[in-house]
Amino acid sequence: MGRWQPDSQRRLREAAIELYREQGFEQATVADIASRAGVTERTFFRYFADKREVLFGGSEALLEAAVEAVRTAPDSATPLEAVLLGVEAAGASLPGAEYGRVRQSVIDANPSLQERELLKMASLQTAVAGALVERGTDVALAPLVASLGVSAFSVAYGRWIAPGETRDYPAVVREALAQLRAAAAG
Amino acid sequence: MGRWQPDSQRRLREAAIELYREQGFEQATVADIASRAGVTERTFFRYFADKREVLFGGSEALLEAAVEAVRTAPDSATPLEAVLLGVEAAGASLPGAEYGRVRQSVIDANPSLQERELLKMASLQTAVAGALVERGTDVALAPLVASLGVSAFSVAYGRWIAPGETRDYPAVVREALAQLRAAAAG
DNA sequence: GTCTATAGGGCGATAGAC
DNA sequence: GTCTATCGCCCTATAGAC
Repeated sequence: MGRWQPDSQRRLREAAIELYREQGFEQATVADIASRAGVTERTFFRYFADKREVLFGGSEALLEAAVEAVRTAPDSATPLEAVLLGVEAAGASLPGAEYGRVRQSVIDANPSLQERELLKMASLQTAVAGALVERGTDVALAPLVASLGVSAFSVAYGRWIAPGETRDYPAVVREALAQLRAAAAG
Repeated sequence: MGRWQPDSQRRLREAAIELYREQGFEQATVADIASRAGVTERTFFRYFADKREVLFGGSEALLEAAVEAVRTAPDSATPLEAVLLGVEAAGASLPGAEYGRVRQSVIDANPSLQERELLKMASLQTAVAGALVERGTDVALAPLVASLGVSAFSVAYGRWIAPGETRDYPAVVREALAQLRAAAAG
């Protein structure tokens, strides 16, 4: 631990989302963020690879949770059932819906943040597909099943943080996957 | 249009992909590209919003082709059938598989290019969903059907440019969508 | 066409904690 | 003494402003 105030990383995260919301993502400079958090720009870049990444902390844990759930799904589960377990588990490492709304409003206002979010989703998809292959799913089939799971996850997340939604996340994601299956059926 | 302007654009595109391949995306500077194309940096940014965009020329036309095909699908077509027509039509504005392989190897080597590609896919998905809504598809269902179409498109594109693939693009995309439907069914 | 702010990286110095 | 977080000041390239 450092010699100045600990939790530099947390303070940087909080300062960043505040400034992105107040001024917009492009207007807020890294110098602003670092200054509000009481560190230098150089420290910002020690913790975050770039200005966008500061909004995506915890995505690695979410991915790991999903992969672990797919990997440990019962042998009797079909690939799609295993993926559903994965995206349900991912939901458990989501921050609260209230924070999610603020964060999402920032992301929705900026294409470069949308790009980063899409990359995270693509990483999740690749990881889930890999976990499916580990448990014996055909290598050509796995990416397709994973894409269904990630589509369901994205749709469900959007609905879950929508104002007025009262159900818990697993209920919303199960509904989304069921609708996706119905859509695929015709 | 003056005749040297589109020519500059083409030369910039060619210079960029060559340099990205030879040196890697990050190592190749805009100055290098402009110099090889015989123009100034300023001219590069006149034609392309940023360094990434130079690899995604034609994506707007592809999106328009897909939207138009969905929009003009027979009334008798189900939403999924309309989307299949859309992604088949999108295939017609794809450059050749040989160029696609080179381009994709550059993109696959750089996460920031993957981000841009994912954003283009997300734009396609949004546009296709909008076209579905226009022809009467339920607004909650449309994004789900569109996501199936775009997943099929992505998978199909990857297979179509793979070495050894001899089928034409529409055949590959129909196969991908059929497999996606089978995966969704369980 | 020129000018400039900002992102983001390299590297050594420094100030604590142990 | 070692270890490590942070600083400070170097730099270049992007991208937008003028």
